[in-house]
Amino acid sequence: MPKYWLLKSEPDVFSFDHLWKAKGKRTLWDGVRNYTARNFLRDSMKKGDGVLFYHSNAKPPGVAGVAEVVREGYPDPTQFDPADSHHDPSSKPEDPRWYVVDIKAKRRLPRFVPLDELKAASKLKEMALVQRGQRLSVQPVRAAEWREVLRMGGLEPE
DNA sequence: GCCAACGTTGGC
DNA sequence: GCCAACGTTGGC
Repeated sequence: MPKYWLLKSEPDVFSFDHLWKAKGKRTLWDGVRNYTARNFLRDSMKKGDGVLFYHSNAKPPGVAGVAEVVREGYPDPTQFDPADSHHDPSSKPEDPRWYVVDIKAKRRLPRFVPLDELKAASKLKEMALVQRGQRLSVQPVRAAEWREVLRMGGLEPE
């Protein structure tokens, strides 16, 4: 059973277009510094899982594209790099605190799906993203929610 | 730019 | 272990 996820990114920093144009359309999802999100990255996200690529802090915010997990959790290299803004001096290589997965862009959404439409969709009332105060940058997505977001974005569910 | 919500830190 | 202070997220 494939699972589904939503990853947030600020498009000014790294947008779905950046991923689309990256070498191999791939990147490592680095810089996550929240334990709940870390646990998903390290323990739960599996190769082949679907990813909704969400633009946060954007005008407007919303889902821009579809990606998939192509490499499962491994230590985030930025935590050990003193020159990186995500450096964590208290994390040791023999016991890494932070993890990444690799994702690959899969499909552009014919239609960007803005947050206000997600909030208005009756089938998405329970989606984590639209819950009050939800800030988690890595969120699980239910299969029915995945299908609905793709449909709203103009894609036939695979 | 504002600020509510949330997670983390650190004194006790 | 509590909880106030602080920093961050992210919509508006």
